[in-house]
Formats: sequence, C-alpha cells, structure tokens
Amino acid sequence: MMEPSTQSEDLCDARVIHPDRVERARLEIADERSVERLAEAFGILGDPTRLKMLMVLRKGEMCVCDIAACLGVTESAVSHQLRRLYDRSLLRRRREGRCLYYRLDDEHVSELLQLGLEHVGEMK
Amino acid sequence: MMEPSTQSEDLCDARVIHPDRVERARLEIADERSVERLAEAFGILGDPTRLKMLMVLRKGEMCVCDIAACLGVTESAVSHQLRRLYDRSLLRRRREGRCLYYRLDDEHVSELLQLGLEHVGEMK
DNA sequence: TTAATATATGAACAATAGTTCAAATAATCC
DNA sequence: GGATTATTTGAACTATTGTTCATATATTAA
Repeated sequence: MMEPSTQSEDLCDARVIHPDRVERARLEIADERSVERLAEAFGILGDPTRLKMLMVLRKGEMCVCDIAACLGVTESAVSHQLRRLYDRSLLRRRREGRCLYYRLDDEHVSELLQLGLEHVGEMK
Repeated sequence: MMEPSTQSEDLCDARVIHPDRVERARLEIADERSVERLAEAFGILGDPTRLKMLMVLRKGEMCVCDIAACLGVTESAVSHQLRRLYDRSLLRRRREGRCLYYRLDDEHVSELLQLGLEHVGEMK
C-alpha cells in the first residue's frame, strides 16, 4: 500500500524551490489507482442524500419507497442513488414480492461513516 | 450527536409500506446540519488532486510551487484548492519571504484519510 | 390476460466543480 | 523606486452531478 506514484510528469519546466522535499513528498502519494479509488469512495459519501440513505439502513434493510419516505425525496431520486451504491457494492438487495429490500454491505464504508459521525461534532 | 431529524417533510402523499420501520429508521438520520457538514467533509476528500495534496503534506509543510511540482499540476490549480482546504481549516499556513508554506491542521481529516488509505486496498 | 403495484431507467435540466488563463497582490532584491 | 518572484484571484469554460419527469420493466393479483 502507498507505493510511489508511477506518473512521470513533465516536471522539466515546473518551478521548484525545494527539490529534496519534492522528491521526498512525492513518495507520500499513493499510486494513481489507489488515489482514484479513494477519491471515489469518499466522493460517494460526500452527498447528503446518500449519507441519509446509509444512515437509515444502519438498523436493517428497507424497501425503496420506505427509504424515500424516510428522507422525504422522490422514489426515483432514491432509486438512482441506490443503483450507484449497489453498483459499487456498498449495498446488497433482496427481492420479496414486488419490493426490493436494500441493506448495507460494505463494512469499510460503515466504519468511515461511523468515524465521520463521531468527529463531525468536533469539526470546525 | 445523532439527534432525530428535525425536518418535518410533507409525507402526506408519500407512499409507505412499513410505517413502523420508516418511523424507526428516521431516527437514525443525524440532524440536517450534521449531515450537511459530514457530506462536506467527505466531499472535500472526494477529489484526487486534493487527496494528493493532503498526502504530500503529511510529512511536513510545503510551499505552493513545490506542491504543484509534486502533483504535476498548475500552481494556479493548486492554489485554488489550497484556498478551499485553508478556508475549511484543514490547512494552516505560514509566510517566509515570498513563499507561503502550507501544512496539515485538522487531525480528524488526517484520521479519515488514514483509515481510507488502510481500507482502499481491500475495497472492491 | 389485464390491471395494479414497485422499482428502474433514460433523457433533459439546472447547479456545481475543477482547471485554465490572464491579471492582480505581495514580498523581496537591485 | 522598478523589476522580479511567489502566490492569489476572478472569469470563462467544460465536465460532472443530482434531480425531475416520463416511460419501461417486473412482479403480483384478479
């Protein structure tokens, strides 16, 4: 984890004041793929509607219209976001009759969510 | 932390299948303000450039042009993002001559970043 | 099969985000 | 002071995002 960045930029014309620090700090950048995935993971948590959806599902599975009712938004809007979360394996789902019940799947995201919730009160 | 949502939506015409679950799950939603802040916090970590900037600053302060050189992006682009991070108190800065040295300030964000990095390898 | 229910999907739209470019500050050096 | 260096700022531009609306699919019930 956290291998040096493999991107060989054209630093030829880049202005640099402390080449040593730049060299050293560059190693702190995770590889491009990891950064991309990390950004995507955080990004998916960076929306109020999706956060509420995840919060609401912490206590157990729910069907689409109930989730929508919980948040006070359109079922269509919820469905679109559910799909995003489902596609990225943050949610599982199960059909029972005409209803689809969604539930949390990824414990990593749950952890991040929990940590965020614990800290948000202290955030400036 | 995690008080019931105060938003009194117009659920009049909302379709609901399990009113009890909706009622119960609704309490899992943090208050609107917290959700908003949490989303903002996650959102700021949801961009590759900003993530790299934070990673690069983990080992110590750096000036703008060096950060830009590290990431291989324009100084202007870095400056714009630095301002966002600075405005939200994620970074501090210090002037020395003509250079401005930025450094990490918020330990909460550092923690989130660290947790994310530890998990990103296992993420699907 | 037809009607009704529950959810998904796609196009369209407005809003937002990130980068670039040019120009403006700010601090130093001569 | 004027020139140079380091960074900031604002406007413009493109790309992306989240929602809405209308429609499509899927399951059940009659």
